[in-house]
Formats: sequence, structure tokens, C-alpha cells
Amino acid sequence: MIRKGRLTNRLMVLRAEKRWSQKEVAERLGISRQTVISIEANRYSPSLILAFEIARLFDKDINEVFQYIPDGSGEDD
Amino acid sequence: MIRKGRLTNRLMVLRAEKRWSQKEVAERLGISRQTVISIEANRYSPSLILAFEIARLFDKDINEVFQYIPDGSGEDD
DNA sequence: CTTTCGTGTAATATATTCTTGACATTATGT
DNA sequence: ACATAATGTCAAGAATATATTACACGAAAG
Repeated sequence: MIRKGRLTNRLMVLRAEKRWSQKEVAERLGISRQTVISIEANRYSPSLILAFEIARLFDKDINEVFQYIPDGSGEDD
Repeated sequence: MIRKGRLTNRLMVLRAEKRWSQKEVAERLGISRQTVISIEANRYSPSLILAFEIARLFDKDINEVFQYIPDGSGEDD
């Protein structure tokens, strides 16, 4: 589909704040460590439900974890 | 993965408010009409990026369009 | 009665997310 | 030197999201 924007996330930061390892986060979420790595590395964006679960794990609003950046708002990386 | 909650969405309502057809919404988002139908019918949850784009189309926060309902908060449908 | 539009279903195909396991690297501890 | 923990890479495959096409049905319009 046509991508009009991109995503960033603060998962690594939130994880560091809690001093949780990737393994620990994966276990708490019931997902694989690979998935945590891939999301942190922005290799792909999670499903909506996983995004909500991640936000919930860190007791944050989903917008505090994931940011949608529409095309045109800071084209460079 | 372990699902700890479920999603609902107000896409149908928002669409009705704008008096847009499914076809119109699909075209505005650059996705297929099937995808719109499937999301409205809760057959699957969209990708996070699509969820953000839907919210943006209706000029809403993502939380106003999609609600995450953790397990235990209203088990019945 | 035929056309058009909005909605729905179903089948198949492709893309993306997610899992699993194997292995490498760096850091820390004994 | 050895063990262990945390992070990372790669590859194969399962699961889910999305596209595409075709078809059905009711409502409204001619």
C-alpha cells in the first residue's frame, strides 16, 4: 500500500529506564526476543495489538511509545 | 503469541459521520475496500502504521479510533 | 425490468509480522 | 581461561495482514 509516513519508537529508552533486558521484555509480553530486537531496530512496525500491549507493559499511552511521522515532516532520517 | 486483550474500533461510526463509503475510505487511504471491510468487521487488526493513518484521515487520536481492551475488562462481547 | 451504488462473502495470491534455532560478539564475574 | 548474560545477525517457516477478483444482495433511480 501507499506509505504516507513512517514510525519511530522509544522502546529501547523505556526498556533502559526499567533496566529490563530484551529477553525480559519478550517474556513479559509473551513474544520472542527477535521481535523485540526487530521493533527496536525499526525493521518492521508491530501489529496494533502488540503496540498497545507494549504501551501497557510500560504503563504509557501508545503515543508515548510510537510516533507516526507523516511524510513531509522531517524527510531526513 | 499470547493475546492479553482485544481490540475494538469505531471506524464504521467515523465513516458514517463523514458519510463516506467504504470505497471512498479505501481510496483515501490507498488500501483495498476488503481491508476496510475486514477492519470494520474486526476480522483482523491493522498494522500500527495503518492504524495511525486511519486516525489521521479522520483527524483523531489513535485512541479515539481503536480501543485496547485488556483481558478481564468486560469479558463478554 | 435494468442499472448503479453500497455492502458483504469467498478464494487465491502476495507481503509483512512473528517464531525458532543456530551462531558471533562484547562485557562481567570467577 | 572459562562461564554466563546481553545484544546482535542470519535463515527458514508459520501466522496474519493486505490485495485482487469475482460474485451476491438490497435499495434507489430510470
